[in-house]
Amino acid sequence: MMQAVQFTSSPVTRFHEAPVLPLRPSRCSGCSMRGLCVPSGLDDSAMQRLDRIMTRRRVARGEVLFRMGESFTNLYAIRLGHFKTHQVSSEGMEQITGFQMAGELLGMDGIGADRHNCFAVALEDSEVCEIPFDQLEELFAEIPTLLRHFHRTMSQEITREQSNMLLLGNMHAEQRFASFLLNLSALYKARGYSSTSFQLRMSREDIGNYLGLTIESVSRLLSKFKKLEWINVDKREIQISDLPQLKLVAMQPTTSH
Amino acid sequence: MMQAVQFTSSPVTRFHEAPVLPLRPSRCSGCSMRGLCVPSGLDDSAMQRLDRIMTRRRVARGEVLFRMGESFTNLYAIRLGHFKTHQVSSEGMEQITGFQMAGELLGMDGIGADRHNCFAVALEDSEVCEIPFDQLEELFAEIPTLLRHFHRTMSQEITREQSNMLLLGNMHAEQRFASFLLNLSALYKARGYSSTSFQLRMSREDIGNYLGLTIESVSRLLSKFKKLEWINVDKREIQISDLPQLKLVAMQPTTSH
DNA sequence: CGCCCCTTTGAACCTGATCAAACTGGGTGG
DNA sequence: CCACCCAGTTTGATCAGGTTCAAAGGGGCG
Repeated sequence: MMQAVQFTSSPVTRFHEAPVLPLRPSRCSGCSMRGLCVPSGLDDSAMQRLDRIMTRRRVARGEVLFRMGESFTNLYAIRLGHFKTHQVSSEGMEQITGFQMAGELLGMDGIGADRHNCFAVALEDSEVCEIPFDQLEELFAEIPTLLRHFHRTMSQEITREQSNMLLLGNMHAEQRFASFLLNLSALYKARGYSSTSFQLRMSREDIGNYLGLTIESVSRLLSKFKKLEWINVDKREIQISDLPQLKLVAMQPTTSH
Repeated sequence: MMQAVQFTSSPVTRFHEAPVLPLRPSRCSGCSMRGLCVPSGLDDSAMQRLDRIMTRRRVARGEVLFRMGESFTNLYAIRLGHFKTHQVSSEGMEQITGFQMAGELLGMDGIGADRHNCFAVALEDSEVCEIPFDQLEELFAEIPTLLRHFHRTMSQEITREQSNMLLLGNMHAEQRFASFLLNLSALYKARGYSSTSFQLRMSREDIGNYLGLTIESVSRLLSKFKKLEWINVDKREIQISDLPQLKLVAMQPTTSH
């Protein structure tokens, strides 16, 4: 019931317990998320060169990793923990553009204008590898597979956002929420965690904002899905009890626009 | 009143008038959109190498440039004309993820999975430069500025889509539509066309789908904006008469979720 | 214990969807 | 040349999903 939950609370990684050690260098070779941020077939020498340019860094819950408007210098690979990214429009409208977990790359939106285009905030105590982008570019010339992998990653980011547009533009509240849960489920599964039992790292408000719904709607959906016994929720703890049913709901074609 | 409209109907480019000539090679040097798909400071030799791998290709109105699911081999730079890209979910929900015009790059979504992830359809008779991606990758190694530019382009694509998420997740119909018009306005301005008078290349249905609205809502908004004398519309011809007012409407903070 | 934040639940309201019908302009065939 | 058709669009009337406003219910922490 709790297997996927311990993510941040294993003794080694709790911030107030961890001894303050020099964290540099990062050592991809020892990272469980290697293979996600870095191509899988990377040889030792390449891995070492990569290690050399990265700095490991802790980010406390609620801390801002980078801000919209800030000049862009680094990419960040999440080693541990969860983040959210959000945009703020000139008039203060806010939109969460994504939730990211270990193995994902943050900051790619900043390349286009040498300036970050969103905020990245840690949803829990986390660890990232800070990668100076100019140094990464030099490595690209030396390690073609690394470049390839980077292109794939950026492209996947585009694809992911396009899917979100579909979700926001076409789906009803129920479908959006079911999709959201299924999405999380798949991500945890891909990382070796339970696909049916995990913790929501984000508040109801974050979920609502992300899905284009109010916090009240999210709450009602949680209650409804629970009453129908598709899921079980307690605070941020969630179990999916009827995955096939959720899939049905998510796919349910709208009478549509 | 018609300055921006002639886009496709100059004698040289009308399909049924143009003599069937060998179109290869593309010759970036003679392309007015050079500087958008390609970095501005590119020397002649680099430009030639680029020319050598590209094929110019015509795409008739309504023709599909690539399909979702199709294997990915080429990127496409739009030389002339307009396109739309759309996703179709497994259950047939459709979402237009973008409209693209001359100087923009199509197909970047395909890199991540070696498979196109959306459809690209010409909104009018158009011309593209077909760029085999594997050959482009080889050029990246030789022309670092080209690689840089490519990264910027992908990043901007990410940024654009994040903005669309904000639009779909946070804005009301009026704001969405005003933003849409302002967006087009800026794009035409950046290309040297009138920012206040242009042609909508897409149907009302396309606009509605893109903005997450029904066709009826789009039509009502057009009528409303016209009555308020913010714009003037006739069929697909549109003039913006009160740009500042549109900006106000687009920025109007919602009481918000 | 009591405060505060987050969440849940209820009731009324409103924006935009849905359903329906009329209108437009362009193309076709008689 | 006109009647007709058809797709795209506009406009009107009704409906409903999700928001808004309001209040109550936890749960964690000082």
